Amino acid sequence: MGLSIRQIADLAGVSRGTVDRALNNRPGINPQVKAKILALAAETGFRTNRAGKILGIRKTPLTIGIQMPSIGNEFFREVRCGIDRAAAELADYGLTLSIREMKGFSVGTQITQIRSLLAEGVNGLALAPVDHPDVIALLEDLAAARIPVMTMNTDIAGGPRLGYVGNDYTRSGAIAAGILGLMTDGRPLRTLIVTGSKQVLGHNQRISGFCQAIRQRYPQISILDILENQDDDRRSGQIVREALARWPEIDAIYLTAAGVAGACQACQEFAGGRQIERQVRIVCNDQTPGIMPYLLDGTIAASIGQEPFRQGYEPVRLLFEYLLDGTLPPPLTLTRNEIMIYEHFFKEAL
Amino acid sequence: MGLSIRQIADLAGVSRGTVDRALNNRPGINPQVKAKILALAAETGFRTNRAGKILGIRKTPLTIGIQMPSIGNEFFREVRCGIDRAAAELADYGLTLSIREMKGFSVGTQITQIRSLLAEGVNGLALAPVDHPDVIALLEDLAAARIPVMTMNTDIAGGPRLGYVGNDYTRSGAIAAGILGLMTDGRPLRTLIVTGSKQVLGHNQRISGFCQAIRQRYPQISILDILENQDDDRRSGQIVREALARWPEIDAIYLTAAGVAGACQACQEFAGGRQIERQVRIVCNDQTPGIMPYLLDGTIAASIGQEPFRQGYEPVRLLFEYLLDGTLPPPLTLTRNEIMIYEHFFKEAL
DNA sequence: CTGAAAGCGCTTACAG
DNA sequence: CTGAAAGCGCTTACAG
Repeated sequence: MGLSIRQIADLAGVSRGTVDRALNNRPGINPQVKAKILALAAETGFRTNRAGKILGIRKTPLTIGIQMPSIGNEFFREVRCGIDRAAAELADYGLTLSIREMKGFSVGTQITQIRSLLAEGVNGLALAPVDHPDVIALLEDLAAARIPVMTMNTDIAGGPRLGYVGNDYTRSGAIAAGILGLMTDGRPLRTLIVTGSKQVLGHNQRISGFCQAIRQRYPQISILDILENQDDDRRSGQIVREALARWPEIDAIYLTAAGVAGACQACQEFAGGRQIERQVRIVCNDQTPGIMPYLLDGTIAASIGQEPFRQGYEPVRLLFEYLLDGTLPPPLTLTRNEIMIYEHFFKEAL
Repeated sequence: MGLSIRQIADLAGVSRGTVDRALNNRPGINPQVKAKILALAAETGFRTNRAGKILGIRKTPLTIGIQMPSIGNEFFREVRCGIDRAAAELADYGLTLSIREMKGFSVGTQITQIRSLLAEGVNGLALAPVDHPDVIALLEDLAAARIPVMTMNTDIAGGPRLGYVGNDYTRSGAIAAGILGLMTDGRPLRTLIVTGSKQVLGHNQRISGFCQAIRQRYPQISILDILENQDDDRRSGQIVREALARWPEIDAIYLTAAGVAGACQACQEFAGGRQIERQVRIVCNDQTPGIMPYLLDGTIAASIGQEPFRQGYEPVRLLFEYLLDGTLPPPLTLTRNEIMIYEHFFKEAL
């Protein structure tokens, strides 16, 4: 076990209070004394003990604010589970959470909710930021005010934040191509890409990764078109129906975002109507309730998950450790791209 | 925040020491008083605060013993990383680890090492048990002595243990079949299964899961033979070479265990010698250094991982929580079957 | 069988 | 600017 603050105090010939002032950058300490204590701490490899610290600060507990577009969003339901788990585990260690949820991505609401968290006096913030100048400006204010921010699920381009926990979207797209590549065995594969929105960075990164992988390794895969469904099932179904009518030779569809069920329905109708054996292969993302039936009935060949639970759990935990003793999180915590197929879920014979 | 032991003491009209005796089943307390305190604790929803407990027991710290066949075993190297991480995180909370490693699965060594850990006075144990009556007998002694045991990576059939953290082998096999199923698109696929040993439960469970999935969903997949390579690369290469000579029509090989590199080499020679375009598809397990080159050069179509890091991390953590305040771990913590393909690792364009 | 005291490692007012 | 004291929630000898 390491040294305690008391031992450092004895070595330095000062009181524990003074060591505390030196170690925690508190005001009211002679710079010389401070330097001496810090040097001593460094050479003895002193690390402040977490259990002691937790108990010591119990009267002024830590609060972390959460802000995210989780209302009516199936994906974020699982992120929320991760957040709740972290909250339960860290409650004993004095952590409190304050959560603000919104429906959809709204710049105004996001800013209002962040401000309301700040008014509550949160010590840190985890959020899924909207990529907008006003939000970035607010994050810059937060950085100036020394309030640490973790981004979750989506990162902010160039904006200041302590760290990001979420998907590696480019690789996710490459993996989608890799799955289709496995299925073609060298034969040509005509693919339709259905994306959420060309305004959303993550969706574009997936497309980019998909195209890079094709270029590098799967010349047999061709892209017929890239269409937007605005993450909407109805629109998604309509787009896919039209595409199938126009290009009945479609072999596969890659969906970068939501609207999966709509696309699946359209494909099922198409297969049913034409009485064809050949099936359109669908690759999509995540494991939301809406896609499960299609994964279980074989309509979806594979879905690529992104550890949503961890996307909630880790930001809270990393923020807590930073607030507790200054432990810096990695700037990027990329969650695993989990390929999920039918056999991950089937129960029958096992 | 919940109540403290002091508040329970005040409510019950006793001292904190007495509350401590009641809550922790310590001797020397009037049964009536104990019952009263326990009732009070239950109705107020009292939970003992971990930070307080950790500091309180600091003079008699917790020690967990680890025993595993990790010497010269690439897979367990990553398990070890998880163990070390847990140790580092929990050191501040007073946890110490004592680790015994052995080369290969030896009943005698395992028992000797476990005994040596017990002689050291460890409070709990995490191990990858050899499935042998002597080991089970020892585990029964441990259970009688109230020493909690977590199994990691392999479970013990029917033996007493607090919980298991590791792969769901049956599902792992089913997923291997699912991957091959994706690649066939309904065309026949003649598969060779290369297993480690027909004496190892996990290997057999993988084969069983593979067969079940085929029966249920992939009638086009046929199994040519099931051969043993004893987890040895040389033997593995030899077996595969002979099999390819005998059945040149082999479409795919499923390896349930180690010896992957040997099999890959044999396939490469075969492809090179015959100048054929059609490639034997290989599906295997884990992400050891030996298989990475073959995953990166396309010889392996997919490898199924099993979160080795977590297999080390979780047992330590769950054991710690159990020892700290009696929190029971889930009996089964099944790690994810992570399908890994080329695109999970390629770096070129990203 | 029970209570009062001291201690784990740290922080927080409060004197000086 | 610095130290001594009290306290966070719990446990551990030690008296009685």
